[in-house]
Amino acid sequence: MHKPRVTVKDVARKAGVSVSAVSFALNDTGSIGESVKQRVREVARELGYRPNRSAQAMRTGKTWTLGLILPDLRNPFFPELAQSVENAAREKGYAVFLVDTNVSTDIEREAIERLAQRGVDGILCFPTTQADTIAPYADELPVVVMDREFDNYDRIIPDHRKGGLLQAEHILEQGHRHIGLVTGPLDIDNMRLRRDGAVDTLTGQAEIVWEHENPFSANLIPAVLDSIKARSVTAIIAGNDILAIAVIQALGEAGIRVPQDVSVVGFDDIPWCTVVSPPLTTIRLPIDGIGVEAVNMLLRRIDEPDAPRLTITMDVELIVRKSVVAPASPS
Amino acid sequence: MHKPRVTVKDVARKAGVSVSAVSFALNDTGSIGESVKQRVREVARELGYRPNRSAQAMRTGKTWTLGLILPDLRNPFFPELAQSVENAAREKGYAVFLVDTNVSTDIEREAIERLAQRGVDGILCFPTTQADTIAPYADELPVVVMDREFDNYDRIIPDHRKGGLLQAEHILEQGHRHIGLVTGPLDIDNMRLRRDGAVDTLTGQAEIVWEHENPFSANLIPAVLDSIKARSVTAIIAGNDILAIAVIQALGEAGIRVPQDVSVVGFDDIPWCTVVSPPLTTIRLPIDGIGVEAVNMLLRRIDEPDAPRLTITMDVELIVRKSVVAPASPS
DNA sequence: CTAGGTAGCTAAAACGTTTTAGTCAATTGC
DNA sequence: GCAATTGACTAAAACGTTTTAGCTACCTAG
Repeated sequence: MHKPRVTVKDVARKAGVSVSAVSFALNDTGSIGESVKQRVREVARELGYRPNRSAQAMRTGKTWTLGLILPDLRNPFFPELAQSVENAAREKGYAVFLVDTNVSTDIEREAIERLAQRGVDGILCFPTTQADTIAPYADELPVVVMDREFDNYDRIIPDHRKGGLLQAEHILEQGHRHIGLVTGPLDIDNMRLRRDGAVDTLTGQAEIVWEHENPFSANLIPAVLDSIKARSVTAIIAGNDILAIAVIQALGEAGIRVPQDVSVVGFDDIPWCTVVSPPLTTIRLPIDGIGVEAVNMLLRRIDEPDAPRLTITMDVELIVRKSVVAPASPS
Repeated sequence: MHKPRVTVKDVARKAGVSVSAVSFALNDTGSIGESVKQRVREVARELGYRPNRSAQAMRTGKTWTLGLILPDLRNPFFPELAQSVENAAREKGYAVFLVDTNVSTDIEREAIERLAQRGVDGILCFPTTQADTIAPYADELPVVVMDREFDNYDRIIPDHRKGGLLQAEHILEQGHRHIGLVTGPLDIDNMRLRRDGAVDTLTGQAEIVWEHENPFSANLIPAVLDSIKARSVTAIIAGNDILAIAVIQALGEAGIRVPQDVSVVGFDDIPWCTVVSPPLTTIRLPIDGIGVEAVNMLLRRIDEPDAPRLTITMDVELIVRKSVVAPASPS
């Protein structure tokens, strides 16, 4: 195993020129005659020469490498994001280090340290919590933060507030007037914004009969289950799709039909939405677009380290499926 | 942005020793006095020294980097695999380049080329098709292949045949005698094995009323839909969970109830199984274990490039949920 | 008291590139 | 026909490590 690698020196020798000539020829830099350039390239191909990226990196300081830090790939929101980031990056010639922090801020912190050490050209981070683990490297490394209102970084953020508004608007349009709310943890920016968008829209138009804050796990807290069983609402707005699906399942177990007895609206449009029954009406985040945009932003900052900070807001849209209908008896 | 990085030279100067002494002290190699070692480490910490991995890589030839090549992260089978691989690798000090080939053999081929160029210490590949895209690097680079019967590599393969057997056995035990089969593309090893395991078990015990080969897409081909509507079977065995779920949905649309009218069994135990209704009875692959084992295998081969090839077979198990019951009228 | 060994350090080479400075010949301008 | 310019190339330095070879001072054995 492990034959000795072909180096630029081998190519130079075989082509009968200097190593610099080889470098010039292969990179189209310096000044080099057409005939020599062709010969060198020919020889390089013949020998199966592949430049050593570590050496290039050391000399130029550029690794053509990005870091992508995510909280949890098992959360169905993230695979598509990872995919679009990787594809976009690859098209531009970058390779992507993936880090799955297992929803641990400590691992996130350590991962950033390690990536910095490896000399990545930039980092894309979807932070686990509100903690700004990147701070120590803020002015050392180009960073794009996704879905968090952190200052000091370029950021790309879906319009959560508008999403909440769309949820509420749709529910109101269908004629619902008694509403329940299951939000995610409100100390996270995005959950707070979604909730506020919905509540502001609802205020004065309908009654929020109950509101509960549920952790991100798929299990509903007892308070939510109790409220569900009380049958005091005709529609439930959930902070994300996973909560919405848990709600649908809890309703089913309580013998309450969706959407005939109670409507449910989610948020995120994860793939599960179409496999659950009924298919979930929800708010779509342009995940793919987020990935691509995030890569674009990062590459721009890598090129122009001192450009002014940017914040991109991504639009969201209502996806109507089957989990929301008009209430049986307008109440 | 971009302050000049602290190098080993800076540490050496400040500690008043040579660069080699610093290297010895930091790596616990060479011969170095305790007092100097401590002082160097102290200074390094003070200065915030972080070794330049590119330089280390160039000198030592080791990058502490692995490549992970997957066909499609949107396939719910893969995120968990990626996660377990990344976590296992990180614990051993390796960073993971993720490549999502979008189910393209060409991209897979190119990705391997690129990873080799970057000097990864090894590659974990879940090939898109039966094509052995790794061949050009087989004796240049440690490789572990997942889920494919490729010679020339270490491989780790779930016991597909046994899974098929378990599917069939369970269906038979419940009393079904008229069975339909929806397989994946049979030119893929694993789909063929699953199918054969099921068919062999069924033979002589029940009648396979129909069998269709469906592409991997979520859409069922017309032949399957027709067979479903013909109502000639009491149980359907699917080549994977995605097909099984598509079948359940098609049955629903045809007004056929699951599991009362027709039982369905899947394969893979992807997360969707618990959100679909009814929850899917299926065969569980130890995905997490596959990831961890694959990393272990790869690291062992990196350490011992000339160890004999290994093939690990991972056991599978039947997960009973609600999509299979005894047929209404034993037929 | 000396030869041989060793612990603890340093100088310098090496890894594979890119890039700077320089050489040489041919071309141009006048 | 000669100086100045340019084009094509080479030699060598540099990037930040690790590692080899070597040096010095001290210790030990005889």
